[in-house]
Amino acid sequence: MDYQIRTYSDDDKLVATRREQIAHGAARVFVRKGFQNTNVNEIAEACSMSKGNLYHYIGSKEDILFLVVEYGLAWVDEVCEKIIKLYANESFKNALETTIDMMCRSMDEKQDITLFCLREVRYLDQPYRHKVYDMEEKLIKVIEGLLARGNETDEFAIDDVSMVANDIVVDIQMWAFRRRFLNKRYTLDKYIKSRTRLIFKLVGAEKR
Amino acid sequence: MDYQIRTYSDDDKLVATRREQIAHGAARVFVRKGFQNTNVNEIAEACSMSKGNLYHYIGSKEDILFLVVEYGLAWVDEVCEKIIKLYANESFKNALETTIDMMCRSMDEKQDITLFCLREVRYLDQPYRHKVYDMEEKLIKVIEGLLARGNETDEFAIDDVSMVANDIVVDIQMWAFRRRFLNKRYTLDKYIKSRTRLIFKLVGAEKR
Amino acid sequence: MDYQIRTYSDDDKLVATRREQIAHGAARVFVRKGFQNTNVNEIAEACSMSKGNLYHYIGSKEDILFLVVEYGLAWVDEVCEKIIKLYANESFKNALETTIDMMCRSMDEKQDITLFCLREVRYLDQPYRHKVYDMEEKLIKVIEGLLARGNETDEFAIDDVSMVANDIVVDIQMWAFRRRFLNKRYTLDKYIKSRTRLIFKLVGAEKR
Amino acid sequence: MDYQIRTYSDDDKLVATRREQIAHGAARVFVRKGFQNTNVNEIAEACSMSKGNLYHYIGSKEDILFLVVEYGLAWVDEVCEKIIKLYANESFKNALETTIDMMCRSMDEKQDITLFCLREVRYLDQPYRHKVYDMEEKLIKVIEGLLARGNETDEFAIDDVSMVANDIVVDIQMWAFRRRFLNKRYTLDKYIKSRTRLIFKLVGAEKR
DNA sequence: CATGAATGAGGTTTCATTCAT
DNA sequence: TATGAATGAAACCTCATTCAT
Repeated sequence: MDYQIRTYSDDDKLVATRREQIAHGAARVFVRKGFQNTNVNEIAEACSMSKGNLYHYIGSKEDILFLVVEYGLAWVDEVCEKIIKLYANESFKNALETTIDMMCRSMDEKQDITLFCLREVRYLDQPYRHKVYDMEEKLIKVIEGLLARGNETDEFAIDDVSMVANDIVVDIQMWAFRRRFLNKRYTLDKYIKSRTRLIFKLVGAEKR
Repeated sequence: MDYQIRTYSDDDKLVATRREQIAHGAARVFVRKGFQNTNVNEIAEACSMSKGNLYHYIGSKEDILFLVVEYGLAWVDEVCEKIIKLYANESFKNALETTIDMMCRSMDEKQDITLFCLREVRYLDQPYRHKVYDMEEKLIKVIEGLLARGNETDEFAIDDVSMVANDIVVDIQMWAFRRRFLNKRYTLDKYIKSRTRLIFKLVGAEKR
Repeated sequence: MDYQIRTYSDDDKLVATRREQIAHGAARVFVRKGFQNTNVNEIAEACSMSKGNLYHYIGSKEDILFLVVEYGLAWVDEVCEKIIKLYANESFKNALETTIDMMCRSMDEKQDITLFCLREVRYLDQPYRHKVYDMEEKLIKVIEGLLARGNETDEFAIDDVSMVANDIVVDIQMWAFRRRFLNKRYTLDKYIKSRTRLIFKLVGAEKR
Repeated sequence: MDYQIRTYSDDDKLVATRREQIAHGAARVFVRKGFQNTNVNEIAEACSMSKGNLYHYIGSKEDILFLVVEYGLAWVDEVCEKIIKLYANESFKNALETTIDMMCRSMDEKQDITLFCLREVRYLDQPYRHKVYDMEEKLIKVIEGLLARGNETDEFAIDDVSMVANDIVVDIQMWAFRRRFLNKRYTLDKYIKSRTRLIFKLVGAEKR
């Protein structure tokens, strides 16, 4: 389940701190130059660490990519938790609206690293790669859950729940991977409003 | 306009042939292993060419990436031409339906190389990169043209033409970049049917 | 005469204790993995000491090798003392017989570390290297002494005393460096008996 | 049986030439500095080759050690062949005398590399290591053959044939590993004469 | 035109040693 | 005194590119 990364330190707290430092520093360079175009010297510098010390907390350059991906996609997990809490307490319509809003804003904030992860995951080793895929899957599942329950209470009227869930996820990712196009036409707020209206059409719950 | 690639040959015909050979061969390996993980030996082998000869027709490994991307996305250009011809002769509704069908099928056929291009373009040099962006832009433009004219004849009733054009392009790309998800639920034919219905809703031209 | 090893401690007793600890711990790993294949982390662990503390009592990794060699060959010195005492009190024949027995048994006990020392001494620094050579020389000298006196009393009848002394030493070392061969054919006891008979022939003092 | 070493060349002849060049060049440095103390730059220089080209013909530094050992001990094989031919044509006494002479002279010529091989073999990888052990074993076997046949014809009178074979091999190796001692007392010729006399005693064939 | 041997800069990783705590 | 985190030089190895044949 957990992908053990080699370390020479026994101090778990320190290892955690340093790995976070590495993930954050490395993410900055990776986003700019890509994983393969960044050499370990540059990573070390971006982490304000010496090359040697870097290797006290990781086993290989590949491990750094994994750390970056793990930290870089952690927000998806957090957002999933929030969504689940959300639709325990509110109408599904409201929950869906808040979900879209929340995810678009998170994606906006994390667009660089998220794009990076989606691009580079293809070249990660098997176990690492699947951890990322699992995370994507989870997001779909959570949204499916929301839609399915809304369907049951007749708030929504959806034929193909999982396809609509997929569409929603794609709409959110789109804000990142089509940003060259979208930024010319939309502010984040306007994009959210527009997509919300569209998605409400898809779930058969015309807004207003 | 054109990004000159170094060659030691004067025979333009030969240069063209060899470059096509290179683009096709390299594409096969790149798709499998990624650009950076493939070394020039492997490229040469995949092109059934010697390493030395390879360098008669290109100036650097980077050039090969550019060739691959150029050939790999050529189908988009071809499809654009076809679309333009299409809506000269038919109702815009029919043109749109055929367009969606045609693009999805082309995308299905070329999904590997297209995904590769979209992923790796980020790491191409400026001039190369923009050539790819132009191609994407062109596709949007052509669809915008179709939608705008349909709007004028009241076949369509679209608020934000360029956003819908973007949505259509994303729907088509989605068949490639979400295939792990979609292949579990749809055949290509069913996907086309489903998306066509959705897009016709978006353009305000309910099908049937 | 003495090869000063750097220390940060003033407590001579402590320094001596720690260095013995180091020599014993390091010897165990060196014998198994070789000097160069063992890193300072592993040495420290084998010594039940921290890396930092290790460097309180030695100046470099090389120094550890010297300590190991020094302690590892100390038995030769001890055996030399015993031999000298021996032939003060007994007939030279008896002394020789006991000498052979004693040395073979010591060598058997210390074969790993002794082999290691003989192998690696080649790569010690000049002064260290010669300290080891002196020790080998000393052993020969002591045996030469025994043989020469036996010659004088006509217990032995040897042409070339120092060559026979050399042969004896080689016979004893042979138990270690040819053990893959010898262990298949001989127990230690049988080896001693066989070699004793041979050596007595060499010294012209047929046994029995 | 054969330990395949990676190469990027298909030209078997060239590979063989270059590997010989490598073995010879590397042997010179290894003998002086030891395997581990020699870096690949120094090896490349000693081989009059660039580092990169070196790696066209070998897969790792370890492979170079193997090549050196293989070439460095080849003389043993050659000598074995000669011995076998020898005792097909001559009296076993003469054959033994020539054998001792020949082996001592070869050992004298190859003492550096042979010592190196015997020292470093301990740290070779399993399969490489055993190839060297096999070679040692072979030498013993060949001498055993000679002694055993001599025993049958009553030219020799040996109790323990394989032990005497071992003694002979050790006597020959001794010229190399005890040379610091022996060179002070013997020329090669005198050493051969002296050892021959001793060995003839051991085989019960008193000379002259 | 075609080949592949040769180059060497630069990549990742290790490790002896120092030093603040 | 004892610790182990930090350093950076140097190790091995790869690979894009050139060039003699």
